[in-house]
Amino acid sequence: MRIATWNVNSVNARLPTVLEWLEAARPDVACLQEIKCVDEKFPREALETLGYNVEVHGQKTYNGVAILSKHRLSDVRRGLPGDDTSGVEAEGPQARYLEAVVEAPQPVRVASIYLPNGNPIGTAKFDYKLSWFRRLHDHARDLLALEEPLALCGDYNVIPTPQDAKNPEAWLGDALFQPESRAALRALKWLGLYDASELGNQPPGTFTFWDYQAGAWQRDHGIRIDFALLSPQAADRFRGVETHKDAREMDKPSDHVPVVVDLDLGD
DNA sequence: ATGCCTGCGGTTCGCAGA
Repeated sequence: MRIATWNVNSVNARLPTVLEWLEAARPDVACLQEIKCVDEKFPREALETLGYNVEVHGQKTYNGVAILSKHRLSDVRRGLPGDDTSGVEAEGPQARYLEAVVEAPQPVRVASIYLPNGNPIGTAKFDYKLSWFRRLHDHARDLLALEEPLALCGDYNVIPTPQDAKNPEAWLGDALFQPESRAALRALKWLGLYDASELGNQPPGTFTFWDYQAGAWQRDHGIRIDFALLSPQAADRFRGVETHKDAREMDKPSDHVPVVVDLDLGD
């Protein structure tokens, strides 16, 4: 079972790039973030042609997440508990969470997660990031109690450690590298989740994001903010992880690259 | 110090991203 997570930065602007990558990498499951469209504008047919079942939790202009799966998807959850009562967004809840069970011979529950960016610090946006993180934490605790294979995949918008940035000092004032953001990610992991990149002993400098600006890619000024966090039952079946840095060289690239996890689920 | 680049919506620019 090959599970990918990728912030595509608009699925419609990126469609040829996304299709090309999916055809080459052939993941069984792909968790997409920042699709930037409502459900009706998601390019469902093009992805179904590649053999994927499609679930979407979309939003106009911003955010939006999707799950593609070659196996049937069940038990779909759109949004986190509390999305409708957080009261921060005048235009309604932001579409940042989608969860489903992949009905493989040995099922695995997956989530596609797009955590709020939170910049600038000292504003309601940063408060929203932390409150969203608390709601994710509470929901992850409930999911872990199921004691089943689980992969919480996505763009967490947190730089976990200084080793996860080429120039950590450049991020000191940024929401992604605040002590509160890093503590929230640690607390989530301390519930009993395993970062696939750590299980695979990926070396420092295995970044997942490079800004479009200021030649960040050419100078390798990257950060690692996209993760697959595994429950013990999934970590037990961990077989490998790859960060597809080559995707940043494609035509019309996303500013993020895919992270791909292989689990031995007997398929 | 600021903007750099990209996508979106809508209109020729502002907002958001990270």
